[in-house]
Amino acid sequence: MKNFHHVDYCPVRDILSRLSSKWAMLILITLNANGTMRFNDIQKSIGDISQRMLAVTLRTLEYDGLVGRKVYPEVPPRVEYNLTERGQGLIPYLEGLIGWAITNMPQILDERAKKEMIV
Amino acid sequence: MKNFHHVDYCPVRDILSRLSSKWAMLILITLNANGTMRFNDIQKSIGDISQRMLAVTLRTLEYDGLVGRKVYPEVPPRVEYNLTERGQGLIPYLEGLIGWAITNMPQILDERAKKEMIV
DNA sequence: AACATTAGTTACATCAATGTAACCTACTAA
DNA sequence: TTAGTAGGTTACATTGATGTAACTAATGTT
Repeated sequence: MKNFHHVDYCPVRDILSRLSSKWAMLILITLNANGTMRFNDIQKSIGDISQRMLAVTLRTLEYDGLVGRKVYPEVPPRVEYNLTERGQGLIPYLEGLIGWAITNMPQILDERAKKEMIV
Repeated sequence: MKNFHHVDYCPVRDILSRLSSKWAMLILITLNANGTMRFNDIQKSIGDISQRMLAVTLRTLEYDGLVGRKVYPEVPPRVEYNLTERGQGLIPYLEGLIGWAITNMPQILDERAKKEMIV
């Protein structure tokens, strides 16, 4: 029986735990779609993310080098975010997942609805 | 500014919220690697998943038609799990993500380590 | 002097996900 | 009759993720 992980440390689990936060993928996709964006732009684009969670999530993405952050020393402050090369490299795989979701969700929802009726 | 989601309902968020549980992708990958497996096989293969979380996660995967469940009316019970066609369709995209993780994690870890030193 | 601006931070509350341990069934073997 | 088996479930505790609201800095505008 093949076993695809070390219980100790697994890079896949590691990266998935980052991406699987509620907002991470959404932010990456948004930045990819729009290019460079300011903090408030991202927040408006996503619509229902709190200031706090946007800040928190951007920090972890920046920490892992997926997102770049550029501060302009102005008042009021201006901060621009963009995908790094590494972040861009991740996009095709996220889009693969998204494409699959869009293709398959209608039927999944359909089936879910039928199951709810029984319950 | 492009906006890729409805705040109300978004199939991508929906499916991601399922996949981004701690164990879901791992179970899918494990089933893909091994074919049909029994409950205890999956648990042993993953190694550190609790009985409860394996049961819970398998239920949601089954609910969305990604995993099939076949019960043999024997004692002690025998239950076999396998990927459905839909589940198999998801695998290439998961593997894309995994491949990216394996490729990129070494450098990410390297950078993290350097940042820790400063903190 | 008071107000608006942008990009946050902080303390705190709450909700969701996960973990632990005990229990269950129905049958077989010792 | 007691123990073992496979595949769970249940109640409960704990951890982790997310949300809310108030606050901040430094400057320009009214």
